Amino acid sequence: MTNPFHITLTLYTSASVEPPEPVLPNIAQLPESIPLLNRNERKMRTRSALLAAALELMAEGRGFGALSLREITARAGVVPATFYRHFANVDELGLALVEESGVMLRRLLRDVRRTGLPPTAMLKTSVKIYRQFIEEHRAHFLFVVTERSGGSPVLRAAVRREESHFSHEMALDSRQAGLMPGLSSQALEMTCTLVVGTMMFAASELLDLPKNQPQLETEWVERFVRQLRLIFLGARAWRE
Amino acid sequence: MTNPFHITLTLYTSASVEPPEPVLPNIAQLPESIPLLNRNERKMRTRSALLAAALELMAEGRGFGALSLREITARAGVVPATFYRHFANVDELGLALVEESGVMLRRLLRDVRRTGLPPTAMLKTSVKIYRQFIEEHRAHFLFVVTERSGGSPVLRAAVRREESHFSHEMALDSRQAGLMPGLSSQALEMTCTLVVGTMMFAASELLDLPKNQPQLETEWVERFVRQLRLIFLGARAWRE
DNA sequence: CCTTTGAGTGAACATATGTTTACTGTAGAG
DNA sequence: CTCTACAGTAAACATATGTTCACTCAAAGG
Repeated sequence: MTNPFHITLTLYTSASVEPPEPVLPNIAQLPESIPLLNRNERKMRTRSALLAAALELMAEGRGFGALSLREITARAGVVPATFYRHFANVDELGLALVEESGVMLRRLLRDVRRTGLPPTAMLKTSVKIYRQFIEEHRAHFLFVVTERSGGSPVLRAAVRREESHFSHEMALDSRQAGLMPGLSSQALEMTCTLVVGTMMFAASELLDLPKNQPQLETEWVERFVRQLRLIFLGARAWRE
Repeated sequence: MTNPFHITLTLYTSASVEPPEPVLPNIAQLPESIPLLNRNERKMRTRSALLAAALELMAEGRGFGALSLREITARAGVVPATFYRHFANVDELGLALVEESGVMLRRLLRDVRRTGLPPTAMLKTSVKIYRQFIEEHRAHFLFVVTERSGGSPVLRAAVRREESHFSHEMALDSRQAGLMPGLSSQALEMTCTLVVGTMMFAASELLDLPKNQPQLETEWVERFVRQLRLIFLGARAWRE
């Protein structure tokens, strides 16, 4: 009766009758044995639910600033008051989303970087990676694209910060890979800013494409590749 | 902005005491004497007040979707119910704003077109015209830039329509002016789309610059001119 | 074993919202 | 001069919102 395992398990699954023998077994009496989710993990779990809820609501066609705290909590399956255990207000949740989006973008760069680039064919490959990445992180991209020029100045600034960080890293990568060797650092930065802007532009177009029309998606790829090629042609011809 | 209906109100309340003698007394019987604003003009006037109110509120840092009907009417100095005499709902007001923005953009094109272009120096000139134009229509540009990738799909689509109309016209102008003669129509369209995207990008940056820092604004002009130059260099080097 | 901690609850609040209703007063038409 | 149309009003409504409070109850820690 005083077996803590039994209680915990019935709460989660309501099924298993047998006390689940220790995963870290014979260490005998270490008391934090089977919470499956400990306290912090649980907290992070509902925190994630709140973030995900906000993204879901945005995907239904409204800006972040048009979301209400109550909707978000309702969608996350918690009571409104719970919100304040995680964020002081809705804008702070927005900043957390920017943070998440930032690490996502860094992963994108890493993915492109480690293809080990054959300088010319790399373009189309990168675009395809980008396309797949957008599809895999659709909600976050939608968030970034709408809030980068969205209503809230503080959110906008935060997104722009991530964006400029991204383009700066891209400039470093390009320099290191020996792409566009003729450009001064300044010109390289300018070019990468232009590239990143074009990427955002392209992302917003891709996100608006009707689903399940692979025709349109390949057209999108073509157009985007051409635009980037044009930019790189320009960069090659660049004279200070 | 004073509430014109204050007058009406005092008429109401003082009526019980003294018969409100004609405000426009002795002009006797010429019938359309002093309306100053006839009926339709008055209606269009409050309609404009509603549109302007929405823009004002957006300029204070929120997306269009975060505006409430009551705020808008309050700012316009009318009662909420009045809104419905002009628009069925807030989104329709948004579409009216897109319309206004569209004619503004067409004027921009016309202004650039009629400078009579010396092909190379034209770039910097156009950018300066653009900068001035943004400053003169700050609120509308802010609206366009935030809603072109904003929350509401219908508004977004409307803005994109104006934008693609704009870039299409730009392509025609370029063709006619003999700029970028080496490009196929398709490549020209692609290039103009890229240029317009860069213009939007640049507009959103200019709008976020702190006021009264001419230094930053000239830096903005430099950067933008360079990006456009890069694009045109690319267009010149373009091979199908 | 007992105590403390803190994530999540439920209820209450004051206020803001969209929309409808019957109204008023005047510009404009006859 | 009278009558009609209609832009704008005032008030009411049902509902949604942000924020607070005292509470529960299980995990963590002694």
